[in-house]
Order: sequence, then structure tokens, then C-alpha cells
Amino acid sequence: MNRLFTKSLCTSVAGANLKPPPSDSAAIANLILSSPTKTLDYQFPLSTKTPWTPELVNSILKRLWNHGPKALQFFHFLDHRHCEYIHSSSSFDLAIDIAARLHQHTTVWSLIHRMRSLRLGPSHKTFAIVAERYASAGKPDKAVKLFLNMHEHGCFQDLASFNTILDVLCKSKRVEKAYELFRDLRGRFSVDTVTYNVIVNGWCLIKRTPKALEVLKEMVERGINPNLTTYNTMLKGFFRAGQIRQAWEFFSEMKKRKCEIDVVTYTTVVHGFGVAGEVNRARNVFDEMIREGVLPSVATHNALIQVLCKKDSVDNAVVVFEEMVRKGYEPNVTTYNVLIRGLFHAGEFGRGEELMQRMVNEGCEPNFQTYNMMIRYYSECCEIEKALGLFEKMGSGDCLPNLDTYNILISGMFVRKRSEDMVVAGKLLLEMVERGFIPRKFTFNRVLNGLLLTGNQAFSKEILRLQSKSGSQLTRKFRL
DNA sequence: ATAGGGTTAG
Repeated sequence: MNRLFTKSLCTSVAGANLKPPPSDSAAIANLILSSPTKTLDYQFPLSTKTPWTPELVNSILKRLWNHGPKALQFFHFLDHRHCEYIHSSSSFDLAIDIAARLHQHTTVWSLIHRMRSLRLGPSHKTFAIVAERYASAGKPDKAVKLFLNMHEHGCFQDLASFNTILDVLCKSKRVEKAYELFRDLRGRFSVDTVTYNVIVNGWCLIKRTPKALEVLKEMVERGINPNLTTYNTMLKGFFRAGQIRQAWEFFSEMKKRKCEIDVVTYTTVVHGFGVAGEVNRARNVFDEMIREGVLPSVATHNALIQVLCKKDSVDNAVVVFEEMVRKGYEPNVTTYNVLIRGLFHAGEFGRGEELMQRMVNEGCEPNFQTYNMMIRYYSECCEIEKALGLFEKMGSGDCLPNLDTYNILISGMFVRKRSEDMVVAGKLLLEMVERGFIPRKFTFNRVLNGLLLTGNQAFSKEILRLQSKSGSQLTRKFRL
């Protein structure tokens, strides 16, 4: 059946020469998105005559990132043996990442084997991707096992891959697990500063600064020199753990010992003080760095702007924003997001919308964080039409809605308690499943209740069918 | 994809 399916894809291409071949990734991605998915004789809207390159393919895969099933369908279409194009290893890595995000375990492994048979990998990067997916799916043991077994797939462990697996575990908050692996294997890889920095950062991420200090001490005892990254990590850890006094002492110690503190150090301190509500100290440090000849970066400005939005006033944040522009800094998407959030939070929707227009005019594309944040604020304030308007804009643009977008918008459909909103929520739920996202049980139940309470029995039955299909068959069989 | 700084909610 699978063969029949793919064959019809390729034969259909011959007759599709009437339209000129789409030339850029946006056009191709939109063509793929606008074509129907489900039928067996589905005609893939692409021509084999398109001059495929790895860059073009990767760019399309990234555009289709939040529509995993279509992304993989596109990848398989080009990978079919009747097509002449051979995927690059980076395209394989992207496809593997997408399949793993869809919990399609079987697909992940068949892609890895396919990669190997084409002698394109799998590489260290491939294993880093899969391990990261395992770890964030709550399967750290599988991530470790994958690392220990990767040589069986033609990819030998080295210090870099060891550091990567430790980092993957730490970033998914499995620090105990990382530390265990580190102690077991540090002799085998003759670990370095990076290894220790990863572990120090791990303990800091879960606010266990005493453990981080212990590891720092141990690294010195073993003759491995901490560097500025180590100290910046530790400094950030104190702020994160709410140990403001220790952070300040550590910062002073860094200056006293003449370790060449840099823009990252200062940004950490500006942000740390600000979050702690110490706005004046944050400002003082910002001024101090300029005096000391360390130029603030865009990130430093972002930190200060965010802090002013949260702990001071949006208007003062706007002043800093205009100042940075005047000095010739180019605000990035984070700058705009932080400030738009500040304005929305203050109820200044009009000014927030103006700023979004300005960012577009300046050539800074809004990303899904921009949209998600705005959609959230609109929903909270019952501006459902505005929220839906932004959602539509995402769907037709370069930035497809992600899992968060659907969750935010579906929640938003409950604030007005209207029957027609329940129907929209149901449609959104159907769409998110079609795009490969797996809604939480909570979301299913909430939508089902909403539909039942508003007399939409028929629709709720459809949702129920969908839930049993997406919950049991797909996910249980393929879950990572 | 070998480490550190800005976006996330009460």
C-alpha cells in the first residue's frame, strides 16, 4: 500500500507541467500547505523538474516545521527512488527531528538507517538531536542508552559527544542523571573545561548552587581551569536561585581578581538585579559597564528594557528603546517582543500594535513568540476577533502556529462562554491533530465539555472519535 | 549540537 501511494505521487508529477514550477521556498511551502492531505490518490503538487538544492529543501522543511506530517510527506516524496534528487545529511537531520517531535519512533529509525545506507551519516549531530528529543519526552534513560550505543551505528563517542549528551540531560533538568554519567565516564573521555561548565550549569539550572560550587571546587582540584564562562554561569545561578547577596559578592570578586569580565557578565547582572526588583542597581551596572569600556549589546538593552517594563514603567522602557535606536543599535525580535509585551501588559494595546507595525517596517519579522504573546493578551481581554485575526495571519505567513499557539487560542475560546466559540475550539483541536500535535487530555476534555454544554452533541462525538484515535493508536505505538 | 547573557504565566 505504501508503494502504491508513493508511486501515484511520482506518476502524477508528469502531468503537472502546466503550471510554472515554483521557484522559492515560500511558494513551494504554501503550495504544499494548500493541497489536500487525506485521499489515497493525493497528487503531490510538486515537479521533479524543480532545481532542488539542499538549501531549498532545508528552507521548506523549516517552513513546514509546525506541520510535521506535510513536512515528512515532502521529504519522502523527494527521497523516493524514482526521483533523482538525493537528500543531504542536514535535510535528514531536520526530517529526523520532525519525526521525533511527532513521536514517530519507527520513522526516526528508518530515516537513520536510510541515512547510513546512503553513507550520509548518522553524525554526532543526528544523535544529539535524537537524544535531545528523548530527554525532552521524559526518557533520559533512552537518551543515555542511545549515546552508549551510537558506535553500533557507525558513530564513535568522543569528548564532544560526551559533553553534548551531558548538556542535553542538564538542559532537560535531569541533572542527577547527567552527574551520574559524568562520574561514571569522566575517566574514559579525559574531560575538559566544557564538561565541567556543563555540569556547573546543570546544578545552577535547578537552583542547586551549593552543588555547583562543589563541582567548581572539584574542577580546580583536578587541575582543570575554570574560565569566564564558568564564572558567568555561576553568577547567573546565584541570581536564578534568588541569592542576590551572593551574586553581588561573586561579581565583586570577579572584578577584584581582575578576571576580564565581559558583556555577558554585565548583562547577567543587569537582568538579575532587575528581576529581583532592584531597578536602580540594574541601571547603575548598565552605566558602570559603559564607564569601564565594555559596550552593551542588544541583549543588554533587552535585559534593561524588560526589567523596566516589569518593575518600573513602560514609558521608561520606551525611553531606553529610543535611546538604543538613536545610538545605532538595531533592535531584534526579542527587543520588540519584550516591549510589545510591556505595552500590552499595561493595557496599551494601540501602542503595542503600532510597535508591531514598526518592527515589520524595519524588516524585523515577528516570530511565533510575538504572535503567541499577542494572542494571549487579546484572548484574556475578550478580544477574540483580534486573536483569531492574528492566528489567520500566522497560518498564511512564514510562521505557522505551533503547539503553544493552539493551546493559547483554544483556552481563549472559553473566556466569552459562547456556543459559537466552542465550535471554533473544536475546529482548532481537529486542525492541531491534523498537523501532528498531540493535545493534552485536559484540552480534549475541556473542549468536549464545552461542546456538550452548548448542545453541540454531534461535533463532540467527532472529537471523541479523534481522541481515541490520536490517543491510543498513534501515540502508544510510536511514542519515544 | 561542545559551555555562559534578552522573550513565558502567576
